[in-house]
Amino acid sequence: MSKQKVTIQDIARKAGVSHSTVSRALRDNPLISLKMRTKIQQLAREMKYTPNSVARSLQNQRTHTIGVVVTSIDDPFFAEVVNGIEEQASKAGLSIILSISHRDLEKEIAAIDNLHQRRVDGILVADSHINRHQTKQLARIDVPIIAINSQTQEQAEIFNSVSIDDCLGARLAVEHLISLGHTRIGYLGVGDRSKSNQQRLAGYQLALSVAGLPQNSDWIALNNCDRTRISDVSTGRQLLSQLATTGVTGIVCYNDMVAVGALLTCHELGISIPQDLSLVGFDGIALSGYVTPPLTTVCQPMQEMGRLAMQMLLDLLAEKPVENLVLLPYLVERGSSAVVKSDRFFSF
Amino acid sequence: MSKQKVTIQDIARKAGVSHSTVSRALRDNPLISLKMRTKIQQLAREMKYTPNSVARSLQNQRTHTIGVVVTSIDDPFFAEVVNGIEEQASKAGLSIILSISHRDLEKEIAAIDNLHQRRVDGILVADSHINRHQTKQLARIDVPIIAINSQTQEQAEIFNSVSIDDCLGARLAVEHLISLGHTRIGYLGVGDRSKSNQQRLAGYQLALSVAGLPQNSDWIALNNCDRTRISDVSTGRQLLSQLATTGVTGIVCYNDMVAVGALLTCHELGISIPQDLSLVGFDGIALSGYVTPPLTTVCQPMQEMGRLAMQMLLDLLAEKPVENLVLLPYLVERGSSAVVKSDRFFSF
DNA sequence: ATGAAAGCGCTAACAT
DNA sequence: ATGTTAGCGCTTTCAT
Repeated sequence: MSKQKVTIQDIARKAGVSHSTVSRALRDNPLISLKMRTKIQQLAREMKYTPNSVARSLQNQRTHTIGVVVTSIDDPFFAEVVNGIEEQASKAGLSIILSISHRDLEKEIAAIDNLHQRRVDGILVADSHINRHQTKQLARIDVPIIAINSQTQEQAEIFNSVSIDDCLGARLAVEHLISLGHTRIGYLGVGDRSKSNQQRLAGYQLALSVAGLPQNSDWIALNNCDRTRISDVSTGRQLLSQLATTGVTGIVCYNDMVAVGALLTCHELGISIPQDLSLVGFDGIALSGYVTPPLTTVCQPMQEMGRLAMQMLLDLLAEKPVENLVLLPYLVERGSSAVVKSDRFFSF
Repeated sequence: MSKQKVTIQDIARKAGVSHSTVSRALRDNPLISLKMRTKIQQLAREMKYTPNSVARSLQNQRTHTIGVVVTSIDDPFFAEVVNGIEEQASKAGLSIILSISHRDLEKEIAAIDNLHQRRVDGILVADSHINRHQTKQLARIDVPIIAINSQTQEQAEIFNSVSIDDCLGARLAVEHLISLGHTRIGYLGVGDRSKSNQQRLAGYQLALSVAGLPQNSDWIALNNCDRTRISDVSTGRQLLSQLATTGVTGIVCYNDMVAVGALLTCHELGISIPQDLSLVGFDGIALSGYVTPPLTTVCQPMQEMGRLAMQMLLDLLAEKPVENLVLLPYLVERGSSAVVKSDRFFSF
């Protein structure tokens, strides 16, 4: 009922002073006598004054707000990243505007534009699909933008970035399987994750080359179409059957979701993991530890990536120099991978 | 470099008109001649003008922003809810400020206060722990607040709400087990989820009473302390062992995370699910379908709850009348529950 | 130590 | 059809 409308003007009137005195008093400006300050602060409380940060932002040219754009929030990976971002942001007194792009370049750009209009102090974009073509369009944005795991090869040079070494990650996965004696190793990827999939695929191939192991295009399965990462599980399900008949004894999966899908199909097909087939995931989401058997996987420090990206943004805002970051993934060995057994496929 | 500073004033000067003409032209006000309008819009594009929505908000007294407070974002349940909220919000052209309370009442209140200062148009709070004591404090907030699954018994009457019928959900779970022949049924809950846990516990007890089945305080295990929902899995792990020795043949779990924890411990203890023990979860998060065996669980329409809450907020903003919603959960039968076997525990 | 006045970028009522 | 003028609520010179 009581339309909250109390402004510093109202307080000023009541206190018999000018609104600028109130403004100062409320922010404890020592120019105002202590007596006056406490009186006004008291009054403000009584009148249930709530500062209007919109007005404050307009004046100060700072919103204390940052924009975060992710492709989807009901994906544990991004949830963790956002978690890390929020942790650092709230410490610094910044609020977060969350936008979801659904892996759609247009929506991503629209979201960034919206954030720009809202005059956020900075922007964090995960899995960005922005490339050179849009660079110009975005060049006019004068707030810092940081890309987390950018999915474009031609990284827009206007961005700073935090990313994972995907190639290394895939190598770790392959080398792990090799160390277990596997020689016929497959890769199960997703087509729409431009850069990270390519890099992981490259890492997979590199590791095989280095080890002098055979490669076979039949051992690589990729889906091409859809955009929803949640469907990664079904992607894994579908693609596994293709690989299952090729005689591979170990499979590196694009990520944990895909690996889980593969795992589920194996259960259905009666393929025992890890006895018949070793599976390695990527990301290290919580889920990877809950399936049976728990997934051996290449972990990304998800929260840490969020924290670091946010910290980089804070540094940028403080006009400190920053350096782009490439983080290192690490392998966690669990139950889905094991020493290759005397090979049923070698017998023919 | 080019400090983005273009304002309607700048455009006005260049176009040789007044800034109000520009303001009108940019919003396609028919009062301005078509010729002038297109000329100005053209100019605006050339000058790379971006409207300042902070200024606009101050003038219009509307930020087109809503606040969303959740206890944690790396919890699939809230991720889904937020997903639903975002879907509706973005359709309506509203942006979302996301705050995380970490299940801490003080942080929750601080978050709401912050949102209030930012003059969001409305607030959505999930798992709110606010009670009568804070009601007064919040009464001065003149924007609509909607609680999703409020965790307080004395629902602050200043809120509207969307919630699930927890009691019914638990009854569905118990009745399912009863229909499978179970007579010794336990409950595995969490102490810090005030209302929902109590209601589910009540539903559990009610169902048993109605069926005339025995109840036993040893068949109920609750943790008391911690706040992090992520630890629900470890809660489930710990508590299961307590129940495992009591001779229950079926267990209703507070939620899927707890159920997964229980499941994992069963694996370790050599208790076969569902042969030795039936397990029923609650929530219906994606994970529940990925474990082995997949969980029978009571589903909440998570996204839908987000969508409906957001829609309710939109209605409120449009000054339409709204009614609080109590949604109905539904059972999904999967592999973790089965007909009770001729009971190993009856033999003594 | 306090007040007056200008202005942040925009919209809108009131001229003309 | 366009310009003038007043704010929205606040911060900040510049006076006093």
